[in-house]
Formats: sequence, C-alpha cells, structure tokens
Amino acid sequence: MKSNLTDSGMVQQCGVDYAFKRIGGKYKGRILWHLYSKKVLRYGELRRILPDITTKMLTQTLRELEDDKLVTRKVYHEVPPKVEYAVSETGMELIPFIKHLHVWGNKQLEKEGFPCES
Amino acid sequence: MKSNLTDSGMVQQCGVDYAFKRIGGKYKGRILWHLYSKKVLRYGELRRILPDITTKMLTQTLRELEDDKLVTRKVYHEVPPKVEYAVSETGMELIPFIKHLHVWGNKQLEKEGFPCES
DNA sequence: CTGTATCCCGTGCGATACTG
DNA sequence: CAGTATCGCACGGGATACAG
Repeated sequence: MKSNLTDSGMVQQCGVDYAFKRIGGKYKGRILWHLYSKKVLRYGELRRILPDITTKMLTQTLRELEDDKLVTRKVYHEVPPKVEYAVSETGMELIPFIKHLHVWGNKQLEKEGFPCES
Repeated sequence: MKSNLTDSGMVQQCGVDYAFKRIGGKYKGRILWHLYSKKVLRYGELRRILPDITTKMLTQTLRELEDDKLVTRKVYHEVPPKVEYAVSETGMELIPFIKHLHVWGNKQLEKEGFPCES
C-alpha cells in the first residue's frame, strides 16, 4: 500500500535522488535484473533465484515495484494459482543502467578475486 | 572504518548486488552526481548542496566512498583547514549510469508534475 | 502455489554537543 | 573550516506461522 511515488510531504532533491528511491533497497536491483534477463518469472521462481529472500520481503518488494510502475503482475485465475512478473515499459528504461552496474560490479568482484558467474 | 569492500562473511550474489551496496544508501548517489558535475567540492560546499544532511552522515558517507575508492580526498594543511573531494577514476566509470538515472529521474518527476532543475 | 499476519531486532540515520 | 562523539529511535528487514 505504501508507494514510493506517492509519499508526499518530503522534498524531492533531484532526479538522482528520486531514481535511487525507486530502485534502492536490498532486493530491487537484483529482482529487476533477473526479471529482465529471464523476460518473465513466477513468484516461486523468484524465490529460488533469490535464496536469501523471505516471502514477506519478496511480496513487499514486488508490490512496491508494481506500485511504482516498474514491473507488471499478471494473475492467472487457476488452481493452483499462477502469477507472472515482468519488467514494465517504464522499468525497461532503467535496464541499461542496471545492465552496466552488473558489468561494472562483476569487474570489481573479479579485481578482488571473487569471480561470479550470473 | 567500515568499508563495504571488506565486509567479508557474506555471500556476494552478483554484480548488481555488489554495485548497489557501493552506491546505495541515502546520499551516495547525490554526492557522486554533484561531485561529478562540479568537478571538485569542499566539505562545506557539499553541506550546502545537500541541505538535509548532517555532518555525521556527510563524513561517514564520504569515508565509505573513499574506502571504496570511488572518491578522492585531498587535504590542504593550512589554517583554516581545506579539504577537497572529487570523483576518482574508478568512480568515473559509474558516472554515465548515474547520468542516465538523473535523466530518467527528472523525466519521471516531470511526468508527475514536480519539475526540477538540477 | 502465492501469498498474509505477527512479532521482533539490528542498524542506518537524525539531533545535538563538542574539538583541532 | 572540517570534522568527532554520544545518544536515541524509526524503520527496513528477518523468522515464523498460517491461509486461500
């Protein structure tokens, strides 16, 4: 229910500040990145990809991203339930940024001797 | 004293996660952006540019950025003291992406009717 | 399978005072 | 001018149990 887009009462500093509020937090970057590289992912798939996340945080983070129009949520009304998440059109505009962070981060990790595949 | 680069004991997920740890937090993005656009800034100038920051957070954030090799700190041994901060070479690699965020963020702000200059 | 609902805790950050 | 040093707290996030 708490959208970052609608938390009035505070001074917006500038675009950089605004953007970081939207994609900050412990999981948003990784979620956007995985959603982008896999095109679309179900709730349970995201859980497996992010082994350290709890259902509470996964749901909460996805809701915030959805409220901020960065990801889309598609519900299939069947039994058992099925829900698919994907990066929205607006969210896609952030992908170049995240993609390069991914490259830069991996380069830094290598420098430090902690190579990482994904 | 607490560098994000040396906080072992935790699992690095991937480059995206790593990168966000380096430039996450409440002020790092804005500080990097302002340092970049002004080339070099003194401690007091940064305080004025970031009206909501306390000396504690400014110093702490600058130290973390310095420990992580993203900004440089140059001390002039004179009275009164003078210290200049600038984006390091490594930090410069992040500038294109922060610039991208800056553009994206301002565009979003405009969409919402909160135009912003800087 | 896809979530809610509670309870709980560490720490990121704020406020304030002081210093070389 | 450019910082340290304390104190304190809200809040982001973790653990666990339960539900449609």
